[in-house]
Amino acid sequence: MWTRFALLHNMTDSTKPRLRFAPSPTGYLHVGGARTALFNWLYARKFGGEFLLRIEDTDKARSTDESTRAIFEGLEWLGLDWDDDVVYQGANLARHQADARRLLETGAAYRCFCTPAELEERRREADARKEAFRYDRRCDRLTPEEVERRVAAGMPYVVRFRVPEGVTDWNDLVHERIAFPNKDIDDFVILRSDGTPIYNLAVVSDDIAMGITIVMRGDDHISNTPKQIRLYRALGAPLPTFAHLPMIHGLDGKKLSKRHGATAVGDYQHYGLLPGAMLNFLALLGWSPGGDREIMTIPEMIELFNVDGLQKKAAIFDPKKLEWMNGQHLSMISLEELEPRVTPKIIEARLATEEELVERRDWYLRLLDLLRVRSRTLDDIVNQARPYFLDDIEYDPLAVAKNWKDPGEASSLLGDTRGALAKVEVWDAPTLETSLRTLAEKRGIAAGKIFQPLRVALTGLTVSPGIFEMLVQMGPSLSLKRIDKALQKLDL
RNA sequence: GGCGCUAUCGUCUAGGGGACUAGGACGGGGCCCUCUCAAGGCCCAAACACGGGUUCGAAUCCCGUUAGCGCUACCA
Repeated sequence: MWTRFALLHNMTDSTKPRLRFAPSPTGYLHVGGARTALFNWLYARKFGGEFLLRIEDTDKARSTDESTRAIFEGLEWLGLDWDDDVVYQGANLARHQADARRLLETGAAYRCFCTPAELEERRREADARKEAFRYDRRCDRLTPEEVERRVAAGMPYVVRFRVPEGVTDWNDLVHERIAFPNKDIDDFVILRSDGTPIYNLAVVSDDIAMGITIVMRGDDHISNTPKQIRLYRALGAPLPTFAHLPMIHGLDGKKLSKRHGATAVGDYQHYGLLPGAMLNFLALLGWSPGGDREIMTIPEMIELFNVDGLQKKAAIFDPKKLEWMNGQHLSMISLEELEPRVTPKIIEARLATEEELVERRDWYLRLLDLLRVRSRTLDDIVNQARPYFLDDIEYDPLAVAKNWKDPGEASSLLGDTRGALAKVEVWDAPTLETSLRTLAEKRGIAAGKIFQPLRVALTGLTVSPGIFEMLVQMGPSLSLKRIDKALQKLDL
């Protein structure tokens, strides 16, 4: 693994930015992670860099294959493609240990024999005195002989990093200078007593090995950064540029979690969102292209992306705006793009088979075009599509109560409507409109008094596309059949 | 508690010392269009957290306060 990365790094143009998304596979891919991945990806695509994916599976107890799959699927659905093979952190154990050993040998780290119980006890005491707990470095004061004796005796130990005096600071891409006095950084553990690495060591070791030049991640990692910088220094590696992105919160201002509803990217996929809309929305959470620009395609986002537009403040995830944005994208993309997104859902809902849709492709695309204007999700389209495919429709009681209030009158009206429609020679919107408006005039009623009962007959609903375009879409045969059915129901 | 980060309409944001009567968008309200619903168009309500500086002038720069958030593990 090490040689592979070394090789890769040597072959890579050193001016080429290398970024990575490094989720731990302990759940699903959530929107915060997706947003982090997106910004890393945008940066790489904008500036001709590489976007790598690393699965941080060192916590064997919590990591699952299922979760790893969910991350892949989420990124794939969003179209966030990564370069090179996926790196599994767990596969790099030997290098992590070697790095820890190096740190021990160069004196940057030391063995600590304090047990978790002892540490816990001292932590409690510090707490009782209302003091901040700091490891007191007692094991760092052990003589080499004593350390050797304990190791020989088989006493378990962790490896701690000795944080030097001074200040650790860096120039963050979004926050500019951030500084931590080293006295506030605890001598942190880098290797557990079982010899496995702690997060900060594993991350730095891997980022060095992968040649990462820009570390862009959530700002919950700000306080890890000084520790990681110390590690880079002690390991003699060049520092990457750090960029800490603001968090995403729920509507109540608290960290986004399951009780805020859907937080998994997969949820939105199943709700019938367009990945382009999801990305567009996520991009605007913590970044702005400047000015009033909001709706963007993916190529436009790449074009417009820059570090200056990065926001420092946490953003609140507003599902309403996401829905609106999806509606915008639904109407914006071409029918050819839209069709493959809807079709699986149409088939899944058993409205039609794939063959039927292929056979009537032109008709089908026209239908999608008719329905998408009043849809915010793909599921909206599917739901509205029912009356155009299914033989039987359900009559919404509210629609019946409102528009077929007097069954006798409704029946007479629909009968006349049927008669007028049956006589129409050219089944197109203008002809149909003339016909029905003439009928309304003859009966001395407002045209709407005909349209609404007819709408219920055709769809069972109060809501639909315009009555003429709908008649055209359904065609004469299905339209008349629907009216006959309605007549039967009314005459009962 | 300690350390760190942040602070413009309810929400996402524009804003880089005078162009600010603080702009856009979502959401809310109203009107128009209209066969219903959307879409679209027009209009309205709605914010610079607070207090000090710096400056002729501050949403913008500095300091403090407050609030929110994050971290403070042999988790990641």
